[in-house]
Amino acid sequence: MIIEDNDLKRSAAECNNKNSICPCGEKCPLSTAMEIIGGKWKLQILCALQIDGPIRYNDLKQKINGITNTMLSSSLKKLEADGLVRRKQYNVMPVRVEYSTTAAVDDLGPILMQLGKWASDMSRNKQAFE
Amino acid sequence: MIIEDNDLKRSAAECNNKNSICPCGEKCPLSTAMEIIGGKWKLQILCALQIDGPIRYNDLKQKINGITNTMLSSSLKKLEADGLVRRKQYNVMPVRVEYSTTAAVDDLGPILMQLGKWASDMSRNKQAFE
DNA sequence: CCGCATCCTAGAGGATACTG
DNA sequence: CAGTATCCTCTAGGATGCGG
Repeated sequence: MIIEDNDLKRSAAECNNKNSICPCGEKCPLSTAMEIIGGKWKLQILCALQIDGPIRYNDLKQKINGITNTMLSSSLKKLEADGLVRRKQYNVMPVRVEYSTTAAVDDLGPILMQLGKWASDMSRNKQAFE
Repeated sequence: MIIEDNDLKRSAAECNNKNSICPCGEKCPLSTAMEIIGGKWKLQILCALQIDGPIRYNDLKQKINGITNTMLSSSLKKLEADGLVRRKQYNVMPVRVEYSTTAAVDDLGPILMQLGKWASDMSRNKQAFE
């Protein structure tokens, strides 16, 4: 199988920084993306929010099997800081907080679908590639 | 911003397993994909192999700033087991081994490019989404 | 109800030395 | 040359309890 000059190849070739996920270096957008959606719970949280959001903190916690307060809370904070999650607080008693996704997640969805499709295609045709 | 019923939403809605990266569960292809390309060095190795492969072990190590034998060796093994990397050994003295990517990586490239573009678009328009 | 503070553990990843 | 073996560090993530 001949290696073609594809997008990944071009992208990497244009970069020359070091010490990051890809050869592009610290500011490589792919590296940034992996940091944003990486970790154990982030994608699961985003999926749940897309399906059921806007949703309250405790209801969200019920939807995500096995997550702890520590992780749900810190993950939501990071996702909010990165602009993927919106937090709305109603100052009533007791406090009511609702989480939802931003438009950025709508754009992310189709890309993740492709990534999933790639993985299932690959495991199906594994021997064909070798 | 109204949450549309997009691909991510549909995908997650069709699944109902637990204890995985996304609500789809253990066999969720997206979860599989993240395991395959996740970790500190895998994408960097794939990029380097796409650009310079087929390439010998020690030459590859030079291309990837800061990687140790332990990590390069174990990452290559996993990537090979997952069908993304091909290892060819020439039984001469001293041993010569060449690594290259498989066709699966050609398919992966454009998807990763989109992911990178998503990240850069997002950081540029962060405030517009909120 | 929402979530932070504290403490703890497992495993990802690193350093070094050594071989077929 | 192409790794493996061993030991070590560091932090992502988990458990528990408390406070606005």
